[in-house]
Amino acid sequence: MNCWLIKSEPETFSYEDLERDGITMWDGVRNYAARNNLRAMQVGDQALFYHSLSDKAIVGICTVAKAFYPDPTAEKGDWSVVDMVPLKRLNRALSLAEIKSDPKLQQLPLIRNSRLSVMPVSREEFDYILWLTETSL
DNA sequence: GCCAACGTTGGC
DNA sequence: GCCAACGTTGGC
Repeated sequence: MNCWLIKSEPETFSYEDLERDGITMWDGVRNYAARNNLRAMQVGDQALFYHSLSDKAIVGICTVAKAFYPDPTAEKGDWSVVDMVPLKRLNRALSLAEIKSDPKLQQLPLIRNSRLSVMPVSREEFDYILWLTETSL
């Protein structure tokens, strides 16, 4: 299993929306690096769900339910989507500020390239983030 | 193929 | 609202 981090503006599509819908087609990716990451996802891979802009925090985990297929919302170009289902909400949100201040998380593309919307996360980082959110501040 | 100009994303 | 970072476009 590989681990990922996906970003969404909560005003557009939040983790709560994903829980309500039960499954979602992760569409609209229009960046080649992000698309290639989408295409590398396999069924069962887990992804951290990050709220950008107004929230700026990792709030939950979702699971890849269907591997990549053509993005039906793309009018032109070679774009892909995957299907995601919610797995669980984190005990507490992990804020960007906390991520930035943690020496163990400095390698996250979230910090190094704030504009990438789909990125790989190492197993160590993934497990560490889960452990962090099981503990209180 | 290079690079300047422009557009978009997202943090602050 | 501003600006930095990055990606894309288009002229040469």
